[in-house]
Amino acid sequence: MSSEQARPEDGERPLRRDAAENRERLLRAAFDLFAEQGPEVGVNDIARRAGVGPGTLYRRFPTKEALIDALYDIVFDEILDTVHQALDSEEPGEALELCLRRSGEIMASHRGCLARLWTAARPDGAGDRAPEWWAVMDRMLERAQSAGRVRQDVTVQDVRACLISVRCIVEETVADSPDLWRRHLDLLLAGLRPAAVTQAVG
Amino acid sequence: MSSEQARPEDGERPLRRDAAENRERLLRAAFDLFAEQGPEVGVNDIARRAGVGPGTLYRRFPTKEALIDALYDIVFDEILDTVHQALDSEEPGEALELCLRRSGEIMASHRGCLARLWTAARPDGAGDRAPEWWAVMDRMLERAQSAGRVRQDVTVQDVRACLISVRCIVEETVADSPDLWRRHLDLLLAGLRPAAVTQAVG
Amino acid sequence: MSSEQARPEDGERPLRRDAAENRERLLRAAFDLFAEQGPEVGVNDIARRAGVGPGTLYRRFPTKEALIDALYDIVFDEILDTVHQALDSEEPGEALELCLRRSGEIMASHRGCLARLWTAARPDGAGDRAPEWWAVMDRMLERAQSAGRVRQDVTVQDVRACLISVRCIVEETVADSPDLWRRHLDLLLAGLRPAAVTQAVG
Amino acid sequence: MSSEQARPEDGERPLRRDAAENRERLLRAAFDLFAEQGPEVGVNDIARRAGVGPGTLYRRFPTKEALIDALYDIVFDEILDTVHQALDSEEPGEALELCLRRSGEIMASHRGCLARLWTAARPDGAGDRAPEWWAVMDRMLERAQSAGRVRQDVTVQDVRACLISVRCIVEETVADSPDLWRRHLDLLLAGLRPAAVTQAVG
DNA sequence: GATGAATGAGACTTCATTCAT
DNA sequence: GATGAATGAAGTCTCATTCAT
Repeated sequence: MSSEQARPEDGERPLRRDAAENRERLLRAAFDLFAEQGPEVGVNDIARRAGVGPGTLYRRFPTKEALIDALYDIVFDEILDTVHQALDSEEPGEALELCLRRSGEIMASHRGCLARLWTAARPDGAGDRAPEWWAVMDRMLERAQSAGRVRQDVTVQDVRACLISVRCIVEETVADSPDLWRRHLDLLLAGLRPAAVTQAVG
Repeated sequence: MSSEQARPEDGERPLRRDAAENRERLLRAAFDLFAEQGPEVGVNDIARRAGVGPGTLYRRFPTKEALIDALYDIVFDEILDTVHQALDSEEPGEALELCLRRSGEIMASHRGCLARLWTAARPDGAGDRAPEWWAVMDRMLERAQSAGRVRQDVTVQDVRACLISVRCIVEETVADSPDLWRRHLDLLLAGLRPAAVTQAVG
Repeated sequence: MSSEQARPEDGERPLRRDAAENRERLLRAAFDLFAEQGPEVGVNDIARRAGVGPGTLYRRFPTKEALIDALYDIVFDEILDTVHQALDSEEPGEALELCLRRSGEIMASHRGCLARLWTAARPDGAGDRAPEWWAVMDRMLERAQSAGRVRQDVTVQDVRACLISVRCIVEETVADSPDLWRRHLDLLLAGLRPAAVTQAVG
Repeated sequence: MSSEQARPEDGERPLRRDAAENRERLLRAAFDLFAEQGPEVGVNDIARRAGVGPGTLYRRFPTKEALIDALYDIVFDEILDTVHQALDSEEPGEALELCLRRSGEIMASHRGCLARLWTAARPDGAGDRAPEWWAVMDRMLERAQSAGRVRQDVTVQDVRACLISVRCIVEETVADSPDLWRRHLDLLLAGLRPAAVTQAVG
């Protein structure tokens, strides 16, 4: 989350320190409340939890929509960072699995704010860095297939579907069965592997 | 949907013909609008689309909640019927796969009304027939495992997670990529099979 | 209440027996529900309690208003009968007090349906027999004054105010303190008497 | 009414000036409309009359109920102030009568908003200051009895009943016969006095 | 720049009354 | 004549957003 204010959008002057703090507090409050109460939280609640007035929220985010987008961007950035790290890891065969597992972990830590990740409304992923995500995943999938760890017919679309799947299982079950999504991801990974490869689930 | 008025709840007299028609129209309108505009549609819009006044909607469904529940019950009933048929089919090894595929088809035909199927809020499935669903799925899974078509470590919880997964992929993608959910289900089914079994995907 | 259908309004043919029964049942249901739940009861509830459909209610009473009016007329008729009896009683000095007490008793047995008795909206009493009531009360007051049981400066308006008072105390308190209105009426009666007359309260 | 914003509840910061003005306007509008149209007035009408949106009303009063309560509290506070003043007056024998008369005046100036004063639903009087009212009235009654101005058998319950009575007569008659309630209160006061005391009515 | 009061469209729901069956 | 389904205006209340302080 702290990476946010470090990357001021081009052409905009960086925020004054107190303004940046308010932005930070609002985002944190939004994360917390969405996780606690689901997606129906009102902007006033978020502002109150952040300790600011609703007017301040609207100075930082022109719209409730925009605030939520910022949330998703944060999650997506985290995931993207992880993906890059996985790509740089030394074992190309493992990178894809590792990356999916870590993406799951990140999503699990942001329950309630995931509904827009890889959504129909944003078919390409999320936010501005989506093309980047597709490129890296493409590369990673190719390597995994070269290493014989993933079936040849699997496409990046399939991988994306797997992440939608994980996102959804997380949202629905992480509160009551914190591990169910991991089990489900294992299943998905098993489905991605060539039949000959030994499968270890759970 | 037509099975609805054919199964009058015990102890309740069947609806008058005009009333039954209105009920039907309301449900259809709700299905359509939820699919078109998501779960935020207002009751007045639904009533207008059905060609009745809001009061009529409330005579039939005491609450917006109740209307939505009726929607889910319809979908769930359809699925349950399908599951029973699959169980009665002659090839026990195929029944589970068949049943998942058909459940997917049903869900795909009701986009926008699925959000509560197999949800955390209804951990046992949906509606009153949920225990029935668990029982049948249990039986079906057992048979598939006996026939060597599904790994021994798979549980009904895993099967349920697969359906949550399909539900979610349908909701997110069926409008733009009508076949993606089938492809994803193939992946899931592959993941359920023992490694030795030949996998045919797509 | 049974006196109601015995007095068909001029020019209207008497009701068929089942229609009359329905009318009776509706009035009784209305009495009961108003007493139980206050003046907010809906017409559908009344119809249901009476065992008829709302359409039937509206065939009998053109308006909710009209139904309530009928209720008041019944109570007022009862009171008027009592007043006549009191006037015919042998002790003219006692008649007024007796009549007020009995009116109170009748009101107490119809809690919840009294709000329109002697109301601003019906300044002359209630219903069509109001002039009759004023006439009788006038006569009774005169006698009581002649007998020296009531102060000379008391007017029928004062007597009416006393009844409004009793009505109100009944409505507010009869459920919790069934005797409070009697006590209050005693007070009022004491106030009506010439100072010299011995007062026995409670 | 002007005493309202002068007594900010403990722990709550005082309202901003504009907010306080709106609150005042809302209360005044509510008083007026209730007096004009009875207790069925809608909140939107009140808001419109006050010149604000319905949302503003709900920011100040979380519920229609709460708004009405505020109205009653204002009237009750006025009455209570008066009662205290009467108690402090130099002639203990007169205090009770004075207090009842002044309470009547206050009620007469708030027609339409009295239905809940000394109601069954609030058996102890009204609002939070009810115990205070009972205590003061107790004291006042005792003094009046010691001074021989009120009969020994009169209780505070009787006094409360007298006020219910006055409230009711005010509500029913003040619009058409602005003085009738005074006359009725005289009657009640006469009823409270020992028989020996000279009674001057009207 | 921050605050929080105000806004007002629109949400869900009720209920006296009408009318097709 | 009876029924109860349908009506739809109106009610209470919410909440994303704007604006005076």
